[in-house]
Amino acid sequence: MTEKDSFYQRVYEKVKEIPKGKVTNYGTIAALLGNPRAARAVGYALNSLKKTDLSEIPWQRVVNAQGKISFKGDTFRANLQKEILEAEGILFDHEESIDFKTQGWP
DNA sequence: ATCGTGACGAACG
DNA sequence: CCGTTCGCCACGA
Repeated sequence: MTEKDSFYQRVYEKVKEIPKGKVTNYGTIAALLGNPRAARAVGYALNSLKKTDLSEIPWQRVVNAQGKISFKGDTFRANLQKEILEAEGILFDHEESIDFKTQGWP
């Protein structure tokens, strides 16, 4: 394929497959791509996403293994993500974490 | 090719 | 229980 088969591309496609009302974590995405240890690379891919087509990818449905938002310095985006997830029907518990048992994907 | 970095994860003390 | 450390992978310079 002459197209960019970058790991990023696969991550983006995978994230797009996440249905509305569900969420997943970086480790799961990496595992679906065949690299269960590449969770960091997945996060890196989404980070790079902010400088590409951020609006066409449901990056907000991807959180860490704790079911929470782990941003590093962009609290603005973290807050935005929570708002979007709530708007999509995601429920947060009293700790603002998501229950993967009921809302996790796949 | 080597070094440093990063929206992670799991283990350890 | 919490904070810290190590390991993992991919990308940019």
